[in-house]
Amino acid sequence: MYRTNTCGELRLQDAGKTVTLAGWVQTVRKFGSITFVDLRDRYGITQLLFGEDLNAQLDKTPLGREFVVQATGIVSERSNKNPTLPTGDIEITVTSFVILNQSATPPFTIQDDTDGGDDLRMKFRFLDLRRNALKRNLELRYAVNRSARNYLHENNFLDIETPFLIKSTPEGARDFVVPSRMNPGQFYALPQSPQTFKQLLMVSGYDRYYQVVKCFRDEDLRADRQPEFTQIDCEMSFVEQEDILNMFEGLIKRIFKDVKGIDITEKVQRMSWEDAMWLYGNDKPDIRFDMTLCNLKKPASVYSTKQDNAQLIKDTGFKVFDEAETVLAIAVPGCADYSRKQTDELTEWVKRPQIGMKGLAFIKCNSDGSFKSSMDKFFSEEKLQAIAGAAGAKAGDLLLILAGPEERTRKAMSELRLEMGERLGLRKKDEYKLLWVLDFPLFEYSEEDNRWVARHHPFTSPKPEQIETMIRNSPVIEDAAHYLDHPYAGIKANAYDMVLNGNEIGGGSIRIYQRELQEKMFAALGMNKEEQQHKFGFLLGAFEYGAPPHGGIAFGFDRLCALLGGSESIRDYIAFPKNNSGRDVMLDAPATVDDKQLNELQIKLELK
RNA sequence: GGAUCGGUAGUUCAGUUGGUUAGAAUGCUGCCCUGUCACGGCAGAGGUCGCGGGUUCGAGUCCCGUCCGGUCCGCCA
Repeated sequence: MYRTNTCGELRLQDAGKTVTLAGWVQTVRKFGSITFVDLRDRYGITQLLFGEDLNAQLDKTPLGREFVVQATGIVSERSNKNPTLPTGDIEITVTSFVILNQSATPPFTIQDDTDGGDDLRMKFRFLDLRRNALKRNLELRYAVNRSARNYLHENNFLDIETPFLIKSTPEGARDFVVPSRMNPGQFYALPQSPQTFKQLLMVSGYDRYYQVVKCFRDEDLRADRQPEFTQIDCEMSFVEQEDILNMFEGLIKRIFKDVKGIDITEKVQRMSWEDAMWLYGNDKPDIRFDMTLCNLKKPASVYSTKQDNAQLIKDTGFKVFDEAETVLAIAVPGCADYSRKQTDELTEWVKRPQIGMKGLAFIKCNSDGSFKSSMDKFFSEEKLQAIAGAAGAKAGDLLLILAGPEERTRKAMSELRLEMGERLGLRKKDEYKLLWVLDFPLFEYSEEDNRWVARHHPFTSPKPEQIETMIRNSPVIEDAAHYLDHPYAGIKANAYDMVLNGNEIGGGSIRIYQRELQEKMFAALGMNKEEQQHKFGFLLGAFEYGAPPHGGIAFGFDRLCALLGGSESIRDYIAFPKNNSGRDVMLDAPATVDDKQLNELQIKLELK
């Protein structure tokens, strides 16, 4: 037996017991004839005391950091207790010990605040994982996993595995491909999601399916994006959108309760995609704070329910506003006293290439009721007041205004809003605001490919009342510059995203389940009959044999864990992640393969 | 595909206008120390300044290229 106890469990009431512990040497503190050793395992740290007799042995075979040691001794009350350690009241008076394995000096310290840089820790990930921070992250990940499985199990969902070696369907993200030795010249693709399989399972009658499953996308990475990542993938039959929303806000609430101890009793707020874009400039708004956008240019007729501000900045002679496609404003609370230096700094911030604006206009709504702006030459105080009023600014607020091309300005304002929220401390770390975003557009026009593409994926059902519009109209646009005028631009999808504090944590849709509609959908995306048959014949065929109405959702498991753990980077929640070039720096993968392997695959490399 | 920041001791970093022998902290090694827990004290070892080229009397420092890493844009149905 290697050990009788772990390094985290012994307490004062265990005093007098003879125990054997095994673990890693955290630190050695030598005092002439006695030595203290902190022994660490997954469960904690226990201090070992080596007395005079054993010290001689230690002189012959010194202990280094990260040596693996087995020590037997008596649990004793410490004369100097350490209140910062759960085991700090006791120590083990060692009577015998064995060095089970030696360790080279680790390249960085295995401590909570390590001295190692990111790259080095990635190379020695197995050492980094010994640290508390990462251990806690992996424990949290498991807790989320367990909570989700329990909830889904209790709701009659079946966990069914789907294959990883499947067929490439170049719609959406780029596929990872795998050559087939037995079928020379042919390739499998790794799934971007088990989408079609879970739909086939619905056809098969498994009306509640889930899987905590790896998905693969060969796209460029970010701090919150990995080439292989995990989804909680779910699908249900005989459901409408409302059923899905209820079932899966239940799932998220359960996870919050189990993992964070947070009881979310109120219903998750809902918002249409149009509202999200109009009010926040973003389809995944952070609703922990308001500071909503005010459109000073676009006539409200485009978004019929919204306030019409189109007259506010008309004919002032201020070219920047007159010539801009869009002018957006936000009222930043309590910042009217910003100095020239501070407004200049904000201007520089929006001019950064990532934001890409030409400048920033502002109106200070002074607490004495006066107004001061960066374009006083063109705007009377009454005009400024009217604009401030429209944007909901109160005395003491700073109104920030961006003008420029529609999409860029909207994105920039959305970023600026988040930045100001961050600076004002409105994005509180311990506050969690969930949101359903509904009624996404079904299509998006790809100017690059010169055709309509599915915004969510090609299996998403249109809103029932708009199916006719889709079928009646041709996807062809004579003049691509006016694609927004095409009827397709207005078709809404039966799709929904769940948003947590400004992050998309899940998304799904009610699916198409009739062959005819699915064919129309593929046709709308520019696929002819042959292509449809070649790429998705199996699905179209299945729809002929009694496909039930169905829909589902998938949650980004890694991102959800990171958010619950309070981190920006999902890498901290994945045991062995890739870096932002898609490399595993520990394995040094990807790598070349032997000629023998290439020969078996009948592949000859000819790099461009 | 693009932008941007970084690469100097095992590690984290500093290094002035281009100027003598490139520093600090920590880690490591040795010696001393019976109550430490970031132990302490003394001594010591440790450097191809990512790589290649250029400018210069002289390059860690300036220029060009390249490799590696971070962040972001594009991309991610």
